[in-house]
This record gives sequence, structure tokens and C-alpha cells, in this order.
Amino acid sequence: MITLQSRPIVVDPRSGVGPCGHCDARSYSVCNAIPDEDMVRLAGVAVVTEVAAGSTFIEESEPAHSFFNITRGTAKLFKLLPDGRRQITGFASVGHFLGLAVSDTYAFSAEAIEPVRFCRFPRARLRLLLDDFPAMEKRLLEVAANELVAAQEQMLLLGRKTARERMASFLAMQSRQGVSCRHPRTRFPLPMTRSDIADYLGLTIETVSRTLTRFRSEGLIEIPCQSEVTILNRRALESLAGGLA
Amino acid sequence: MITLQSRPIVVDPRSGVGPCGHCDARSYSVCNAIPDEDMVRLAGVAVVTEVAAGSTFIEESEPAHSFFNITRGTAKLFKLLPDGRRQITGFASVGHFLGLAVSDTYAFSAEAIEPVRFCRFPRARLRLLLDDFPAMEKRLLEVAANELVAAQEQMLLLGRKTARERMASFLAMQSRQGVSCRHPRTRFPLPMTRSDIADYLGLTIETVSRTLTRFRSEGLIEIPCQSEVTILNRRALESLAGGLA
DNA sequence: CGGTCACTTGATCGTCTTCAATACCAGTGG
DNA sequence: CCACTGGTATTGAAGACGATCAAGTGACCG
Repeated sequence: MITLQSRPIVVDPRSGVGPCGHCDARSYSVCNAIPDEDMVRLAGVAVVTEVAAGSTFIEESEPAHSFFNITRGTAKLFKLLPDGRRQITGFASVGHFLGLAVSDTYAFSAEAIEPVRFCRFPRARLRLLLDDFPAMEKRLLEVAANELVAAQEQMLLLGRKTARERMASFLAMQSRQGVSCRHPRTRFPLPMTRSDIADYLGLTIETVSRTLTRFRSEGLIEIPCQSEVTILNRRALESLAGGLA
Repeated sequence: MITLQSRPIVVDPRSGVGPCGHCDARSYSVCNAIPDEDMVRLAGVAVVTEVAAGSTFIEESEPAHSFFNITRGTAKLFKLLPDGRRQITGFASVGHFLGLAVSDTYAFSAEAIEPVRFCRFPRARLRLLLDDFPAMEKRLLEVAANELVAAQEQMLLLGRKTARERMASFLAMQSRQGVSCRHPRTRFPLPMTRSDIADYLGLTIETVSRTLTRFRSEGLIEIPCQSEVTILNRRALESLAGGLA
């Protein structure tokens, strides 16, 4: 695949359930479908790895040997056209699962935008494991179904929304990201660059920048620093995101 | 949900395996994961229905009571913005499965573009059935994973491709549709209207029409009748679709 | 300092949209 | 047979939104 600047995580071997047992991400992840007593087997299959920001740890059209389960940080998933045009199809953070595809090659690339830690499962071995844990398979199906819904929402955004509506949708989405998925935050970080935002929304960095400054001048948001946003008028932003004026 | 102009399909009760046993679509569908002797149970849960072209049989944000499995015809799946802007997220034909989402409401609407026949499964009962047929669940996961890959491809199209590239991608895709998924056809039907194509590609009908006539004048395609296309220069079309020149 | 990198801001340009007119076809009824 | 209608597709002209090109700012760093 790729040369990773990765370092395997050292785990205390005395721990009863192995690394997966006390994994920070477990409660978010598909792994929570597996009962404690079986975590040892899961841990035996997983290789925990950490990569630096900017490191590409999945490359489109390379043989898909592994599934990945993000346990820390955020990665961008993207596809490229031969001339370099890029579409970011999503941002994967804690709990996200990558590499579900049936195909034997990856359908997208993944690059860390912050230091990322993930569990890597060889596909063949995970497949066997899934036979023993139908609950985990069920969970995977749920996850895939949810991603499908999100993908359709993104198609609506890319195909039919204006630049302002896209940006508003993005901010509304980001405010719900992370711990606070139920209670959206008014102030929150944007870990990705303007260029990433642009490639996610099907725009250019200039349009992203201009739209943000216009939102600010309209009193919709504040930009305390480049990588942070405060929402001042959520109602207006949400209705913009929904396509109303 | 919606008032369907539907008529239940009469099935010969003497058939050992019920309607599902000799279903035309079985070989394409998720149902082929189920062994013959269990088809009776599957058939007991399914309601076969046929709707006319133009009939909307799934409506976005309505309670999601059923799963659907298309066994004949083609439907368009779409999302709407309040002001009527529409994004078609896909065309579902024989073998496609609709309504996977975890949410208790549908995330999209579905409308038949030709007469459509489908099997309807109450979600609650199918869920129980899946517990007994892990093979079918596995198959669903495969299907979902494939759709996810297709969705990402479509995001690339919507976010980054030009009108010409979108149209070329669409024609290349359609030529692979249906029976001939391995051997693409040079002449094939376009069962959907220009308006549907436009809403699928994030364009307007005018741009779709103009692009098609330009392809024709460039000798890439022929348009024997409005709803049919012949590819004259597949190489050029495919490379356009891929984003090269 | 000079360098790079990410972002912002301005001016111009082009692709696709919008608006509008026309063509086409099937169905209906005089 | 022809006029009338409604829906769909094509074609042309004008306009707009976002892209492109270009310059400038600020932060960080060797």
C-alpha cells in the first residue's frame, strides 16, 4: 500500500481483554456490538497504528487488504481525477469504519488531517470473525445504511445547492460533529483547511473564503481564529442550509 | 404513506416455494442468499405489488414501514429542497433494494419511471427474518457497500466534473445497465426523461440536451430516437467520462 | 530577515443557468 | 382531416454565479 510513518501502539499484555477492551473509541464504534469476553479475539486480529497529519494511509485503487476503524483524530476520504481535481467524500473521525467495499481495491484514498490512530483488521480474518459475531455484522449494516443516507444528502448538496447553502450546511453539520452530536455547539473547531472544505463542497477555496467572510459580515457567524467558528444566528444558518432563501 | 394505484399480484398457491421461489428477479437480488427450502418463509412476509409509471411509492420523511425489492421496471430515487429543486440520487432497477436506512423515516422518495413491480417486506418482520438468515444479512451488507462506492463516484461527478464529463459518465454507465453489465452495449435505451437525467447529473434539461446534440455532432453518439442512444466512439466517451480532456 | 504556506480580497472570465421561442409528438375531439 | 392541447425536447440569446487569475496579508520558521 503506502509507506506509513506509523508506530505500533504498545499495549500492556496483562490487560485481560487486550487493547480493544479499554479502547477509547469502543463506545462509538462497531466494536461495541461484541461482548467483553470476546474482545480478546477481536484484539488478536487488530493492529493499532498511529499516523501523522498529512499521511495517506489508504490509497485509491490499491489492493484492499484491510478494514480500518478510526479511534482517534480525523481523516479525509477523497477521490481524484487524473488531472488532479479532487472530491472529498467525507471526513472520518472517531468510530468511523473504512474499507467496507466488496471490491478488492479501495474506492477512495484516506489522509489524516490530524494525528490519526486506527485499528487495522486484515479483511480475510475479519470476515471469518464476522461469521461468529452476527451482532457486529448487523452493526456494520446499520453503519453502512447511515452512511448511505449521508451520501444522498451530500449529493443533494453537490448537485443542487448554491455556494451559500453548501457552506451553511457544512457549518451546521460541523457544529453537530464529535461529542456533541445531540446538542450542537455554537463554537467549534474546523480541523480541515479551506482547501479541504472546498473539495468537500465542490467549490474553490476562494469561494469558501468569500462566503465565510460574507456570513461574518451578515452577523451569522464569528471567526475567532482561522480554524474555529462561532455560530451567532443558528436559525438563519439552518434555514439557509435547508434551501430557504 | 401514499395512495398507490397498485394491484397485488396473484400467485399460484400450488407452487411449493411461494411467489419468491420462481421470482424473475431472484438471481439478481439479495434473496438468492436464501436456500430454496426457506423461500416459503420469505414469501410469507413479502407482498408483491405493481405500480404504474409516474407513481410515487416511497415518500421522503414518511414513516419507513417497509423494505422494497424491485423485481421489474425502474424507479428514480430523489430528494427535494423546499423550493422544488430536485436531486435524483439513483435509478433503481431489477434486484435493487430500497429502504435500508436505520432511521424510522425514509430519506428519499421513489417514483416509478416505467411500470414497476416490487416485493414489499414489513421492516419489523424482515428484521426477525434476518436473524435466521445471516447469509442474507451478509448479502445486504455487500449491496450497501457497493451502493456506497457508487455514491462516492457520484459525488465526484457532481462536485468536480464538467457538464460534458457528467453526460459522458452517464452514457457510459447506462450502456452497462441491465442484463449486459459485463458487456456494455453500443445501443441502449434511456428510460428516463431529460429532466430526470438533468436532476441526476446536477444540470438543467437545456444543458443535457445541448450536450447530447454536441456529442452527436462530434460523432461520439447517435440518437435514433429520443429515448435511445448509440455509442459510436466508446473510447472517446470513456476518456471524457474519466476526466481526460 | 527571506521563505513558505494558508488565507483573504479584488478584477475578470467562462460555463452553465435562465429566459424565451420553437419544434415535435401523441392524444382528443371538432 | 385538421385544429387544439399538454408534455417533452431542442435551440438561441442574455445573464449570473462561481471559477480563474492575480495581488496582498499574516503567521510561522529556519
